[in-house]
Amino acid sequence: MTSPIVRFAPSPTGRLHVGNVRTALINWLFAQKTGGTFILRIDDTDTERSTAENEQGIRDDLTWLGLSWGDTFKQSARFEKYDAAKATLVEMGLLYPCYETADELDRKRKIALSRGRPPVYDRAALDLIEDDRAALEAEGRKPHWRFKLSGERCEWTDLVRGPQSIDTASISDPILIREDGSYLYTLPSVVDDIEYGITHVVRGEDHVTNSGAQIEIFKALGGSAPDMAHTPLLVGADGQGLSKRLGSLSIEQLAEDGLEPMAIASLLAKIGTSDNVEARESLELLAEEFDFGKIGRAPARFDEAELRGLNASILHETPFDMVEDRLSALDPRATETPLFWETVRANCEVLSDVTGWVDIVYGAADPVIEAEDADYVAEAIALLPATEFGEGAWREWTSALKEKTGRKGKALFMPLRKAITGLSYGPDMGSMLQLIGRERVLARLS
RNA sequence: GCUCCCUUCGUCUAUCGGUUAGGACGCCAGGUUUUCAACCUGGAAAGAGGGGUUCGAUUCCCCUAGGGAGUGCCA
Repeated sequence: MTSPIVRFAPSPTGRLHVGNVRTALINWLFAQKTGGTFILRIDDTDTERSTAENEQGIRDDLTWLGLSWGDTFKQSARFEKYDAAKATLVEMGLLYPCYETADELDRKRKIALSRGRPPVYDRAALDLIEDDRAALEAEGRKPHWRFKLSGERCEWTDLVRGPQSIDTASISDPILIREDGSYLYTLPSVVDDIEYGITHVVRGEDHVTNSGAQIEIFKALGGSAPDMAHTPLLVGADGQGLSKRLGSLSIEQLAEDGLEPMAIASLLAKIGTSDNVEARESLELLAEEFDFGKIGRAPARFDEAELRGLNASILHETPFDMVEDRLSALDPRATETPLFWETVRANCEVLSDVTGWVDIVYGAADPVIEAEDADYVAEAIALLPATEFGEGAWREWTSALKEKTGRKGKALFMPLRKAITGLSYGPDMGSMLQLIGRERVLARLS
């Protein structure tokens, strides 16, 4: 078996969001696992809506996630290829000109619907003779072009969904070329898939019906269709479609929120599969565990709370040198000593949470001393170790306090924590004491 | 409206007719760390509803309900 070639084909009409990134990721993982090739194809035939900024943004998003591609190209540079395919299909009698306007088609659909009929194109244009077309064009009308479906059932075995059967008689002949001569995605996609030897088309299940039509185009153009895999779509934590919230779930936004690429990749690779949803430290590890057979058929829930949980568990095990640069960018004081990160990371859900701890350690914390603890805190000041704090300072100090005041447990340390950090929770006080240093501790206690 | 897909603990899922319905995350409790996190132990927690088929249904079939998708001169 030759090694698989897959492609991710986003349209540069916006940035990547969790839905299409999942498709990209699954393609990438499959290629990685099988020693195949992952191609990035920019589907920018819609020149009106496509922008160079979005194209760059998509590349940035993928790169940030660590999804590298073996080859990349834009459809807008390949129009002559599509023109050739168009000529072939016209010659075969499989591509025919239609002259209905968008409004007319809309009306036809509504009429069909109101009669309880499926809104399938009636193929009226197929009855046009040469003279009709000439007359229409004399009126100034320009044709759009439809692919003539066979009307038979199109069948394939989907790698995720199993045996599929689409009745092409029940769907409209797809428009391949617009009135202005530009291509819709359907034909260029097939042409490119053939030319680049794509072996597996892996995309969301919203494309299942498209696949029925595209498989016929593959066959018409002389290729056999690639294997198909349609993955269930993502829904939100509430079980509803994600579309409304897509803006907040862009990769760009998640990155800005400080989420780790591997938290996102781990979640997207695991939800909806029979594997446990757990963080993995690398894409390669995710790839080893990847299998189409593990993907279920029900919509997968994308829960931001779960994402943050995975993010936290990744952070809790991230060594200082892996995040030093990013910490430094957040606040240079966070990198004064590795002890800082090692102390606070267990209390961070996202990396940027360190800024709060930087404030508490190096900035002006807001000491909280309850009236009932005033005397106790005064005792604490008196017993504070005289020299700069080392590793044993906290133990030494609290032991002395315990002996002097008879306090123990929570009553012993909580007033100190609140006075020194202003919070009733936080990282290990032994380390915090060292980080904050004698001078600031004293100032806060006073 | 029509077509397709889906429905097991809160969540992701295992089970391929006979199981005390298993695991993971989360949650709760206990332990430990003189807090939190982490870690250890334990616990609560599920077959959407109704009909069939069968000696026996979570599993097979039908209906209903709910959810997702498609039905674009978007991709």
